[in-house]
Amino acid sequence: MAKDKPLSNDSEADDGRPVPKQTRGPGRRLHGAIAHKLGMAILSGQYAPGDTLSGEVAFAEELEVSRSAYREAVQVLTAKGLVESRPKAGTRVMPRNRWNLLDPDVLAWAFAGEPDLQFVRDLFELRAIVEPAAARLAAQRRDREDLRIMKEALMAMRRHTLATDIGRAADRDFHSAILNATRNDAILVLTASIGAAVNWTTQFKQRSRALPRNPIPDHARVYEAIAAGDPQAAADAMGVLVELALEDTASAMQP
Amino acid sequence: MAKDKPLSNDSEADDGRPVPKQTRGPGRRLHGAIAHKLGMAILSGQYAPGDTLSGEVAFAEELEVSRSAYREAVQVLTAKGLVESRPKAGTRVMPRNRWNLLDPDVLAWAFAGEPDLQFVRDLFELRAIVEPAAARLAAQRRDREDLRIMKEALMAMRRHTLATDIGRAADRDFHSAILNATRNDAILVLTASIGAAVNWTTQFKQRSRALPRNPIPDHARVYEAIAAGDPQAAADAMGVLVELALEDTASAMQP
DNA sequence: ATCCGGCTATTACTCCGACATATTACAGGA
DNA sequence: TCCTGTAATATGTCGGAGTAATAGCCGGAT
Repeated sequence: MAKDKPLSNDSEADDGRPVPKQTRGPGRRLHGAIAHKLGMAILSGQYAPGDTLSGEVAFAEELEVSRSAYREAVQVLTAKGLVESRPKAGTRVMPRNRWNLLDPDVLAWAFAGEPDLQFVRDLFELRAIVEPAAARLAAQRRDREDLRIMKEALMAMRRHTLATDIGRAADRDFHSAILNATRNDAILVLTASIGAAVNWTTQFKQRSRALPRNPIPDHARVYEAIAAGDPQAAADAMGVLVELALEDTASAMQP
Repeated sequence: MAKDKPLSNDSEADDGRPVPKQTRGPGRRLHGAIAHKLGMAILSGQYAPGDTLSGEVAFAEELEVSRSAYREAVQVLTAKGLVESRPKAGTRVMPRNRWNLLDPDVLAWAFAGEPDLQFVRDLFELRAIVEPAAARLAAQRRDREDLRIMKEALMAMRRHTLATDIGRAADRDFHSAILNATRNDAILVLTASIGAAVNWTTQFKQRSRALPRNPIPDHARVYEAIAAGDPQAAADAMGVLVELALEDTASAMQP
């Protein structure tokens, strides 16, 4: 395993003077950075399910961090179902079906490297199931405020394209607003997951296609149906939207 | 806040001799127990979103545990989106829409106390969306092994009733087998969530109804449709199953 | 030869106390 | 009133010491 830049805070220069600080991304704490690093390593397959990580002391030393920081990172991974630690046995990578793949962080780690084609397809299949149903509920339950937020997101998408961060954020806001309008907490949780999927795949599409299809009409149709309070039309429109998005993404991933 | 039994390991008797060990559930580590305790406190509304927990030192002292153990517990809660810690600001409970409500642990904490009626309804609404679609996919993609597992779970449900732990486990296995047969990792993740919902609500129903409806016919219909490879019939049958389960649960929760 | 039960070495788990860092909140000045 | 510098404070990180649990080995019984 290549030992790239150490994550440590208090590493010293050759002359012994303490180096002020190591760059590790703003606002992110050390144990968070370790969790990030380990999470990506696991999601990318660098550690396979069943593998045993080297012991706490060894690993912490290799990363040049304290055992406390390393342990806190492992607790995070444990909480997300990626690993399990037991005395004498060590810390082992859990089987894939125990992973919390819909956790926002895990999702981010999964898309940090080269995204797995099959997993992207799985996510779209889930979207194709959940989002039309959500649109149906939203058409029944939305209030004026929901519609306002959707309209605003839609206009923001028009102004900025999906090539910009702002545009992608608006896209996510639009879908998020729909899920929010379902008034269902269990569905709302999927916002982060679906939003991440939307975001990453959109970004990926953008990378490999010169002239992406204009997404506004599809979104507008969904909005109109929800605003009109027509559940069936909303579900249908959203179904079309996801289907088209899947086609675009699929064609972008195998050039 | 009532200070019940301390979680500490190394508390001493009055004469100073160390007490061998404190009961805190088998196989569960100290920080896990703290996370459990805090998680239930948050999910039960004892701490509201926006509330600030007392400082690490104070809280750790109150629980009679070391700061390390307390911190590791907080990292777990942070990983599940329940809280966020910042220097100087303290550890605050996050708004509800950031909570990972589908996380198995969070779900368990949510159902540890009195389950929130609205949340149960939300979960069933999600089931009503996901499970029929999953049954449809399963009917298309299941192989012989999937069917074998489903059949076995079905027979186990017949032998033991839903009043027994074994029976409930078989129920969960049945639904889990269907999700597994979709060959979709993103859907499979919902196994834990849906399984938990199924389990807790079933248990709850059992508590308050003398003569619950026989669930076998519904499940059998779903199995037959999947075995026959009929997607539409499978989706329909599953839709009926969830609908009936919802009715039973609803009537059980408001006597 | 196989299975069961106790032993031991290894590993994670917990505790402690000190120091570093970040950020809020306040005070002072423009 | 607003901005800027500063100090207080809670989290973050560190290193080390000691405890507890268990996986895997070994010996004995079947």
